[in-house]
Amino acid sequence: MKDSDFTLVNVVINRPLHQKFAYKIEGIIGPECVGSRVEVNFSGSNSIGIITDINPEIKHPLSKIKKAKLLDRVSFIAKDIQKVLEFGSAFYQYPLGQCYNVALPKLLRDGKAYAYESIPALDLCGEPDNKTLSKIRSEEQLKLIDVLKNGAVKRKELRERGFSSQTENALVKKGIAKLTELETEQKKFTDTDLPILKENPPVPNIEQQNAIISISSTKEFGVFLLNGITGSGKTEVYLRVIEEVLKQGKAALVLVPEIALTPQTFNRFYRRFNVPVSSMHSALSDRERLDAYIDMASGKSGILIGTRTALFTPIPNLGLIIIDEEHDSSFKQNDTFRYHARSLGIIRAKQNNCPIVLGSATPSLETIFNVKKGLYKKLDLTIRAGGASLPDFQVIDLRNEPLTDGLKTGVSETLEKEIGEETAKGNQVMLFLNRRGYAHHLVCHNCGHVFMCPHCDNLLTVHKGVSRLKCHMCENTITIPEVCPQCQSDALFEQGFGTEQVSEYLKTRYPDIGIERIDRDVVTSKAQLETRLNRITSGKSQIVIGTQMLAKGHDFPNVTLVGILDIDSSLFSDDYRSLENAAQLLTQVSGRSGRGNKKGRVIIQTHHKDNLLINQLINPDCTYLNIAEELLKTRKNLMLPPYTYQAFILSNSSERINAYSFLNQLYSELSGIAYNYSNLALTPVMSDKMEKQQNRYHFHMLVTCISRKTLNMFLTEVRNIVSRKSLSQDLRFAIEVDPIIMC
DNA sequence: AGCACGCCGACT
DNA sequence: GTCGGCGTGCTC
Repeated sequence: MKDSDFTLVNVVINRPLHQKFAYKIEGIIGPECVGSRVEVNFSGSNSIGIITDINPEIKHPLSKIKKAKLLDRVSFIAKDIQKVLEFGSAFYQYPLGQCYNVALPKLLRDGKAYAYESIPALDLCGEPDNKTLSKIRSEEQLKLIDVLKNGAVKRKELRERGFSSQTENALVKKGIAKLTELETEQKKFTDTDLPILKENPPVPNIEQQNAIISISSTKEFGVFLLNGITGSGKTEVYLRVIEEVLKQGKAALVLVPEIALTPQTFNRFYRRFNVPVSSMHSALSDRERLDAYIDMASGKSGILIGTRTALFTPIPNLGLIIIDEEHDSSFKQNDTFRYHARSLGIIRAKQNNCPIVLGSATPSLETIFNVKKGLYKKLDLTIRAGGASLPDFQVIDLRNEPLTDGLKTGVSETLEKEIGEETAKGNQVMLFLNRRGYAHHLVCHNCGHVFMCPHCDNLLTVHKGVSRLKCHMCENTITIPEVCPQCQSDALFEQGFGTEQVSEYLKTRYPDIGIERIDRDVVTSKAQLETRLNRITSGKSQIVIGTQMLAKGHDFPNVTLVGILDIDSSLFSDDYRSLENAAQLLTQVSGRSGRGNKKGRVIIQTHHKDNLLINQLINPDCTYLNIAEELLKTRKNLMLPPYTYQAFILSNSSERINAYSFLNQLYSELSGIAYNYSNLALTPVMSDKMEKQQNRYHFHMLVTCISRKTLNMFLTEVRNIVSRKSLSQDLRFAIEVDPIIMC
C-alpha cells in the first residue's frame, strides 16, 4: 500500500507518559476521528489509545511508525470533553492518556464496542406461506408465528408471555423463524410529542423566582452560587432552570455528592419530567454505566444525575451544569487523576458556553472568595419552606455537668433530660457524632498498651456489633483480645465513644423508644438507608444517632431537637480546613431541626464554651457566611488558600527509607531551582500525618505559590525532573494540585 | 506502566 | 555452557 492510503495520527495511551505517539491508520480519516479509540502495539504489548491529532507534524522517522487499528469510525468523546481532559491533564499534572482512562466507562476503556448490549430476540424468516403453515400441528407454534408477524420480539418477553423455548426452537428448526438481536430503542428526547413536564410544579417564592430568572436568562457561560439555607428549596430552582433548558432542546448535567444519590433525589427529577433521566454512580454495573453513557451521548436522555465521574459523560447540546452541595469533598478525587469536579465542571461549562450553578447552604471558602472577586454571581434563598424559622442554638457547658455514665458515653445529664422531654411530646431527636464504632480505641488499664493497626499508624476502633477491632484507615480487623499482649492483664479499657456506644447507651435509658443508627457500619447499601430513613419518617423511631450521613438533605419534619455530641475534637485540629468543615457540618445538621410549623432547637455540648466558632454558631445574628468571612481573614493572614495555591509532591514505598530518600534527593534538587520562581515556597520533606498506611510509608513536600501559573510551571519542571529518573517499581510518586485533605 | 535488553550468579 | 535474577532505559 502507498503512504497516501494511510492517515497519520497522534495517540495518547494509558501509561504514565506525558507524550503523544504517532501511528498510521489505514485509509483516509478526518477530524471526526479525534477522540476515537485505536488499538496499538506499544512497546511490545497491545494497548488502547485515543486519537488526539489527525495529520500531525512528525519528528519521528516515518519508517518507524507502526500501524494502529481504528476502533471507532466516529469519536463519541465530544470536543468539550477532549478540552476538559487536556486542561485537567495540564492543570493536575496527570498524563492525558491516563485522564482519558479515568473518564471512560470500563467497558469502553477495555475496547468493547460503543453500543448497547444487543438483546436476543426471535424474528420470522419472511412471511410464511400457507403450505408451510398447514403443516404445523402445534397450536403454540401457530400462536407464536402470529405474534412474530408484527415484528421481532425479545426472547425474554416471549417467555413472559408463556411461550416455551421448545416452541421457539421448533420454528427455528423448520426455518420459519430465526434468532436475531434487537437494538435498544434509539430515540432522542427532543423527538417526542410528550410535554416536557409530567406534573405541575409548585409556585416558586419570590427568591426562587429571582434565581430562576437570573440563571435562565443567561444564554452564555456564567457561574452562579445558589446560596440557599437548608429547606429553602434549592432543588425546586434546579428543576425549573432545567425545565427552561429542556424547552430549548438542550440537556442538563447534575452532579451530586457520593452519598446523596438516593432514590428520592432521582425520583424528584423522574416525577417532574417526561424527558428520560439517566444516572451515573458507583453502584452501577459496568454495563449499566455504558448504557447510561450511550443514553446521554446519543441524546436519548435529557438529564444526567451523577457523582463526580459523570462530569466526563458526553452530552450533545449541553445547556446547563449543576453542582449540588458544591462544598462537598467527594467532588475531589484523591487518587490517580486527582481532579476536582467543580473546577473541571466550570471548564466544561465554558466550553459549552452555558451557565453552571453551584448550590450549597454552606459554600466552600474558595467559592465565597470567587463571589467576592466578582467571578461568580451569588443568588440567595433565605426563606424556608412553610415559613419555618431557623432553630435556636444553645450550649451545654460540659465542665458544669456531673461526670455520669452518660457523659462518658457522650450524653450529658442535661442533654439526656432534653431528649426525654422532647420524645415525650412525640417529637423526634437527632444526635450527631462524627465517629463510628463503639469506642475510639482500646487501652490496657494496667500497662498503657494501646492497640494499633499492624499495617497503619492508626489506633484500632472497637466495634462491638461484629466483636472486632477495626482500622478505619485500611478496614482490616482483628478479634477483640481478651488480655493485653504485653502484660497479660485483662483490664482493657475502652477509650472514647462512637455512634454504636451512644446508641447502646440510649437503648438502656429509653427502652421503649425506637432508636435508629445511621453510619457506614450499619448502612451498607442504598436499600438499607432507605428502610432506616423510612422508619424515621414514619415516626417509628424517635431518636436518630448518626455520622456525616445524617447531614445530607434528608427531610425529617418532626425533628425538633438536634444534639451535637462532640464538636471539641474538630476545634483544635492542625488541618486549617477543619474549622470550615465543622462550620459546614454543623450548619447542615442544624438545618435538620425544625421544619414545617415546628420550631427547632440545636444543643451543642462542649468543654470550650468560650471558643470563637462556638460563640459564632450560637449567635442568632451570625450566619454561616459571617463565619466564612472570619475564616477567610485568617486564611489571608496565614497566606493559605484561596489566597495562595498549593500542591503536594507525594511519594510512598513499602521501604521507609526509599520513600524518604527519593523525596529528599528531589528536595535538594528543587530547592536549587525554586528560587527561579517568584513567590513560591517549598517545604522540606515531611512524613504524612499517618506515615504508615497499609504497610506503605508516605512522605510529602508542600508547594505554596501566589500565582497559579507559576505553581503550574514549577510543577511541570518537577514532573520532568522526576520522569528523567528511573524509579524503583516499589516507589510511587504523585503530584496533587489543590489538595483538600492535609497530609 | 510494561517490556526488552543486558550483564552477572547458580544450576544442568 | 545457559537459565533467569532484576537494574536500566525506551516506547511512535
